[in-house]
Amino acid sequence: MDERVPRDFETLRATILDRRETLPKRIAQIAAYALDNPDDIAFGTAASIAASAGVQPSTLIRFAQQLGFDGFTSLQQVFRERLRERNSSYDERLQALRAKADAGAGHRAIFDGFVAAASTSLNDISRTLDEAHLEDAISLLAKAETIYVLAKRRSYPVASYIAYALGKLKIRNQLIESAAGLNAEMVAFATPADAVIAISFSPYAPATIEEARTIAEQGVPIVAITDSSFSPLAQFAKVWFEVAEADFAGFRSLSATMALAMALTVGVGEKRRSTSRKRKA
Amino acid sequence: MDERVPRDFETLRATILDRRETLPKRIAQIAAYALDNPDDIAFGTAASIAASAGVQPSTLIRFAQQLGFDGFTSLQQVFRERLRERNSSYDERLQALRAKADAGAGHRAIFDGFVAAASTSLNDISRTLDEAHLEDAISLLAKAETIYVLAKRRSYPVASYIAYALGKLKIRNQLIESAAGLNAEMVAFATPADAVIAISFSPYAPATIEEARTIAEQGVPIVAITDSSFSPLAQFAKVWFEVAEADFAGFRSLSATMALAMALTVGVGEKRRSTSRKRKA
DNA sequence: TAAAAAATGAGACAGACATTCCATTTCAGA
DNA sequence: TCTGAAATGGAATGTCTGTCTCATTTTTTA
Repeated sequence: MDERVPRDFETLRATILDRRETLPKRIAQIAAYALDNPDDIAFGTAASIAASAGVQPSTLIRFAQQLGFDGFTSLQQVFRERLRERNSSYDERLQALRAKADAGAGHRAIFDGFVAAASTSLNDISRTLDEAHLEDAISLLAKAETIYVLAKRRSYPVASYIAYALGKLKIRNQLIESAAGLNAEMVAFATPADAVIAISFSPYAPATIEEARTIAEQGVPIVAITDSSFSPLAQFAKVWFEVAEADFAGFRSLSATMALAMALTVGVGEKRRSTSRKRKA
Repeated sequence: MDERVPRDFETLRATILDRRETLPKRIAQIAAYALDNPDDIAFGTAASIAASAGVQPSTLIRFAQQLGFDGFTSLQQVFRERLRERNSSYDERLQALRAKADAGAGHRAIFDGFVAAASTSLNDISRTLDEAHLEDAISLLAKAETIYVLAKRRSYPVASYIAYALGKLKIRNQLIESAAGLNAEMVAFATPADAVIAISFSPYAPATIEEARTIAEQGVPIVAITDSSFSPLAQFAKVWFEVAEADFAGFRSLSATMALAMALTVGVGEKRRSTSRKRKA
């Protein structure tokens, strides 16, 4: 029996793959089943798992013992821990990583922190997204002649991705950048037949707010992505989304905003296609 | 007893929060514990959970029954399902969502798809990231006088975020954009004392490759983020990262790339700070 | 091919499990 | 303060659990 008992799932997985060749037939059968259906191992009983895998419960225990565990139960712990860790309230993980990074725990910790922040944000938004708002926003944008995309500073990467994606979908759009210093003129072109996607988070870039105000006063409908109902953008917008991004090391994630932005973009593309099909029919 | 038994965790959670006020003391105690420690409910036994929550096992069962379940076991199923779903090989989930979206399942499905794609990518990268490469890349970039950031098209949003973050950290950087049409000149300024972060995924934007080649020939070290060892960027780079982003509806996620980019950026910031502290000492 | 060793199947068994039941306590309303 | 109902604690119960043992089969070795 091995002295080194695999404590975490990845090690266990590696060990199993390593020994795959040398394992007895029935044991190998369970090994394959375990790697294919780790969730079943985590939640099932020895009897139910054995039945699913087509072996006797005793074989399951022999499998566990062969790997160095003292029984099925301790093997199962590893599979359960895996689910716990992967899931484990990303918030907690994030906090732990923040503390770790503050203590100067190296660059891997920083990386893990950004991954955790992104995951937290994604979890959050998929829980809180208002489906009706999504529908409204997409309808509104799908009717627009030109979609203006408005965002600066931290939100600018999202805007540029939206513009890229709209372009690829052949949807007319205009990114309002500051480079040329012609924003006021560009904004003036927008009419109520157009629409705007505006993105801004606290501290709201003054230029974004100003341009959003102007454009709203021209009667152009705005879809806003922002971070709270107190956001100035929320006031100007026909539809607005609240997106709470987790931050790490002073930088907020963009993952949730990106996901929402892409859903809007592709949603508009779909809607236009189905509408034009109807018109032809 | 209620006819409408909450089948999924979110509904259950909402139901509990809704009734919180009207629940008897001990039952409320479990309710609070259940929402705070959902993992314990998923994995524990009625006895162990009851002990942790400071109540009798029988109370736990009454809690379950009050919610419309016929016993603790069926309540537990919901908590287990939650872990299963959240984790469940995001790949599978993604595939299911892709099929669903293809069948025209509405805009929520599209959104879920982008969230799943982002989560998959994040899971992937945190499993496969090479720590040594991360260290190498950060050392290399921390020594640079100016960090040039090079990316077009789909990767451009990442580049613009890197530029934003470097700016906030007061690290000299230059984003190589195409707007002004002066890329060749900008690239020519780079010297071996500088460094480049280049990002490109298949199909590689020809301009990125060309500029990367030129700049590499000038002896400027390149850190590349790309998608395979066959990438032309990998050849020019001193250090390169392989990032596999999942795609949805024809658009690849950027989450993993973003996380890596932020880790590089903040890592460089940290490294510089600790180095300058050493110099002073 | 024969003998030894390893692997397997199937049932037995003790312990832990969720659940139920009932006595006791707490609470609400008059 | 009294009374009935609701809530609670704690032990009893029957089922199901993981593990063990041992007879049988398969594989390996000489």
